Amino acid sequence: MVRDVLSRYLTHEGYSVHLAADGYEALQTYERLRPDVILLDLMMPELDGSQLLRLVRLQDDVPVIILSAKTSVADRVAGLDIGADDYIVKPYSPSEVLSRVRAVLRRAKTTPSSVMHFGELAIDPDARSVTRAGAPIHTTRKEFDLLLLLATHPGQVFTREHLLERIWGHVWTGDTSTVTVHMRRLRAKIESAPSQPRHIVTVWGVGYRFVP
Amino acid sequence: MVRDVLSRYLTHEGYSVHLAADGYEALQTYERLRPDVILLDLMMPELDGSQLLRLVRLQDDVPVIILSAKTSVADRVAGLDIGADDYIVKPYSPSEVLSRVRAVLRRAKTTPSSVMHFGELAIDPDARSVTRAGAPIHTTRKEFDLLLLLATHPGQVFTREHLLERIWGHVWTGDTSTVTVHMRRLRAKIESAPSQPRHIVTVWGVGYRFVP
DNA sequence: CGGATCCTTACAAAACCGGGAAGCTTTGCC
DNA sequence: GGCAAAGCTTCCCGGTTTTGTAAGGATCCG
Repeated sequence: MVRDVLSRYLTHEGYSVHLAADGYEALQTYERLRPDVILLDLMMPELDGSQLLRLVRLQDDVPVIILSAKTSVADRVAGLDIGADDYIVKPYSPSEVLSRVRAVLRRAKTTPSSVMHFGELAIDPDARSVTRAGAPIHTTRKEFDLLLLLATHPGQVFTREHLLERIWGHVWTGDTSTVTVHMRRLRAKIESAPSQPRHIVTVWGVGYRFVP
Repeated sequence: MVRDVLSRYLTHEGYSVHLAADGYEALQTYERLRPDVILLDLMMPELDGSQLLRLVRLQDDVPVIILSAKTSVADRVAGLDIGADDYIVKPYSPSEVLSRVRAVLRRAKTTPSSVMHFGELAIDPDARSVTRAGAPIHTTRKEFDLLLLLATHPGQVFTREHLLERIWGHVWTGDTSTVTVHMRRLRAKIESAPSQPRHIVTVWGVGYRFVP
């Protein structure tokens, strides 16, 4: 099917794509995932595309691009006027769809997020959230502070004493093994093979280093 | 000429239209008037449309719609990728152009007076009112200020100290538990299950975060 | 091989949050 | 102004999560 081709194309470009078989499924998927953009085929079973768009617009301002076989000017006007951001007529090329997706995302983007990506690891300093391969990872405060400090200085080696000073503060009197334990816990969460860490690497006799 | 027809059509719809004969004139007109939207014919004397677009993008994020006789996918992709918001192929109908103008304006418009929707929760910053599933919810001043601050920065974590500073002001000397209690009251009002909050989420050891 | 360094585990202490409730301050109304 | 209601702040307590510590085992490097 056409949509499978398009799905693979977008996936290959780094987008995370979710398909819905009909309008109800689309609405559920939308409410669950809150996607950054919606590609909407007007011809859907169960719940019509324009109805879905109206429902979506009740809650959100997410960019919507209509894909339609109806080429008439009246149809295009109607589609844009019920709140779509763009209207692409079939048959369309994947590369054009991609371009238009980029265009609406560029326009919709209000707050440039400062999310950092390291392979399948993603760190959001504002939300203090971490994901691996898209799956959220819970981190405690100290764990996140450590990870953020390391990740914002990739490659740089931090001694345990230095980390204690930066994360715990100057007045700390405790043991450096505290850092060791926290690093272990962090590795257990973000590394796929904690005993052979890919990101949080031990520098023997010195401390730790983050490898992007 | 086609553009005169279009100009009259848009003028008739209430838009204020300014024409430019070539790229240099277009740039001058743009810098003088700072229009809300630019309709750009790629085929222009003196200064090419894509060059003009690049110059414009250097200073502004104004919506740009390309009008072009080039119908190929490659041309469209190129146009969108250099920063246009839409690409309309000649021959176009005035009504479709109008619709697309409306669409990009709708998207570009920053609506400070618009109601925010999060599922069945709606927040009106101007009226300082909140509704859940259509039913009005009374909030006190501090409660509303907190909710609005959180809701306007969805996903971002705020510490209690940060909230005290933003809502209560710098001169505050009191206890952070004040924030805790206000959050509790807010949850009791806007969450359907306050003990398992959907919107106002606690980030352990840090503070609170609003989940749309 | 041996000492230094690091990892792992388990457990106790500390910090934290939510709920309840009481005291204080501001607001609105007569 | 005086009063009552509403709003705000502080405090305490129980349950939960996070953090620190110590000890034994594994690993590295000279």
